[in-house]
Amino acid sequence: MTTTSMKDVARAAGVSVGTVSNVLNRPEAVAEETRSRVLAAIEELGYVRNDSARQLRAGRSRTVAVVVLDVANPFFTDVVRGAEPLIESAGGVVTVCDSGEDVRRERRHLEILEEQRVLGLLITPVDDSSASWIERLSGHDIPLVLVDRGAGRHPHCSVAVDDVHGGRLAAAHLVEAGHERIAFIGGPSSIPQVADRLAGCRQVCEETGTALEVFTTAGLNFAAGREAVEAMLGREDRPTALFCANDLVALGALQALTMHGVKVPHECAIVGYDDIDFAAAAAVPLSSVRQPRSQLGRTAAQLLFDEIAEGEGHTHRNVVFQPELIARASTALDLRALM
Amino acid sequence: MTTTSMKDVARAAGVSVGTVSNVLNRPEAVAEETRSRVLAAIEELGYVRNDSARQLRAGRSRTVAVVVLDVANPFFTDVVRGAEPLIESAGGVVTVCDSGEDVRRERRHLEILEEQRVLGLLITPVDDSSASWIERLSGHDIPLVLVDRGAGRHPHCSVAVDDVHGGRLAAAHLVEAGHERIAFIGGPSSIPQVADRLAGCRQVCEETGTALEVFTTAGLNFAAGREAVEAMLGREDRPTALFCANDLVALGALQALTMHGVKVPHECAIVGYDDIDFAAAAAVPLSSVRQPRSQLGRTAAQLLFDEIAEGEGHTHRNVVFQPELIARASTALDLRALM
DNA sequence: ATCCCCTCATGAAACGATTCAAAAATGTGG
DNA sequence: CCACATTTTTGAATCGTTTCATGAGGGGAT
Repeated sequence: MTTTSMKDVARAAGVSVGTVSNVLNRPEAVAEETRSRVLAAIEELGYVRNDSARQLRAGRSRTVAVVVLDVANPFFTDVVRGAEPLIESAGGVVTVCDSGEDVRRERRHLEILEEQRVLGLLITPVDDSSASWIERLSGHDIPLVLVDRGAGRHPHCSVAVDDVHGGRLAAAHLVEAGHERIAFIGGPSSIPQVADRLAGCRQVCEETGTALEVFTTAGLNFAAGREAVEAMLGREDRPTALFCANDLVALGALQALTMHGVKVPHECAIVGYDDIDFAAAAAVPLSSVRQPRSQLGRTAAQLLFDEIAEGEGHTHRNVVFQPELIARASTALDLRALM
Repeated sequence: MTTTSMKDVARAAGVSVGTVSNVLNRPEAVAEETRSRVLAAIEELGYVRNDSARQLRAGRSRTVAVVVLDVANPFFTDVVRGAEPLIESAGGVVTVCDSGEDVRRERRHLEILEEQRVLGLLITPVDDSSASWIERLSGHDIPLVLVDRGAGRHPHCSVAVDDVHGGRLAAAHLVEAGHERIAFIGGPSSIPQVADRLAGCRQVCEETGTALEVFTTAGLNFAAGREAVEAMLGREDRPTALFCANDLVALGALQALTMHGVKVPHECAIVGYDDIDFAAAAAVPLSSVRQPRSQLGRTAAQLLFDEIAEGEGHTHRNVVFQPELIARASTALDLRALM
């Protein structure tokens, strides 16, 4: 019941192992008659190539790892989906590693990936403390592309989205609809994305003389949105529109507003960020800023293969994409029409 | 710039490769002084073990693969999260493969996993046509556990949830609240889970003399819920409660009801299935049937390791879990209180 | 001094594929 | 039938570990 190897196939087909290898890797170099005899033996014995041996000889695996902060986050699943086709059509194998925003988990994954001699990796580092490990991999000749984080801070290829512009889009959309008091909900501000989105929002508010109130939250989840809304509910000068740092926060806010009988968008408009599937499916479909997620993944994969192909003479590229605003029911009302 | 191997470390430390290997694998068998010299050399040279070579020698990799129908589905991410701790604490490495409900993708993954000589796998097969491949792996001595599908149809260990009971729970909850006309929304009925949930629901309706209307949909997504609701809206004898085959369908239904001004739960109650995070976060928090997802994963991993440990003399076990109903606002109203 | 036991270190033999120089088989033209 | 070109096949070396029988060195007991 031991696994069958090329040697067994060779014996069964009455040829040498070299020939069996050729049948598998360069069939055109083997005579028709021999080839079919070998293939028959493979079929007969149920032979399956041993990838470890292949890799050992090749010195590299054909795996491209994608290290994400949270596999359950639709943003990352879309990035992965965007990267897959290119990688697979190049004969690669994709493996997804979830760091769960935990540096230790991330490190464990990187250790293993290095031992596996992966072909390359696409990574969204947990934080700056990941830098030394990233440099280590890079120093061991493992090419990598940074996804949506750390661009500029490290000498690597990267893909990212212009979050300042995204913040501007959201704010401009609300100002356009006639809102004069806007609240920004999100945090912690140590996350670059959050800071950038707020920065863009602030720019527009200052340019247009719109009042901006900032609710800094501990995380980007439902509870954050709920709590922020509850904190502002009873007030006289309540903002008439919310810009939430991501869709989860926005959905939490929507829930709190709904449960307190505040009508969206009539009494309070909401704009989210990320445009996850649940945004369009919310009770009141959410307006949201959409990032070109799968394009992000596709481009990251492309950069990786470019780097692999170009080898030493490679110069790093940093690609920045522009997000787009998707307007839906949660901002459908034009306040100026009421005046 | 070539990678450094044990040979290099051995030379640098002035010992044989066998000793280096011992330092890494059985440090207690190496003299203190030698060990620290070797470790210093490893550090100095930045040596990283080559996993391919290790695996080749060992004959097996330490990877456990989890093959799921959809990585973006919270059900599966929780199953994976449940399985991980056990696998990792046993020194294993988890890799997640997404079949995307596509038999061809599933097959490609299985081929690769077999070439990689994985330690074992947890799999939710796409459909019955996967059976022959599963048998093939199994025949090649790769132990596997079926997750939430195919139990009984194949001679393997499995974990599953009692969906008939889940259907009963949902229906009983609605009947209990006084509803006399219930609609089931979900499909296609070829999916065993859908059929079972409906069966349980039907049982209760028949036992209690409750009217049941079935809307069979093409898939389990937002659109299915929306369309089903729109199809029943204008009618006189509209059902007063909906049991949706999963939460996505339920959220779609909630959206359609909200947009047509039908109040939930006052004019129409909803029960979903799966209790994904978004259920609790919906504008009207959704009642839902919760499956013990991470326990499912944990148990699956446990069964796998049992099978590996027991070897030949192993007898397969099929574990079935009971779901539980989580009552929230979407069914908060007791109709009998109004009479 | 001899013998035995113990602790450590060694080096060669796997593991299974790929590669490549060289040998063998085949075909072609004279 | 031979010399030569071309197509196929061969077999050994190699990748980096782990394993294990063997040996070297050091005490302690006799």
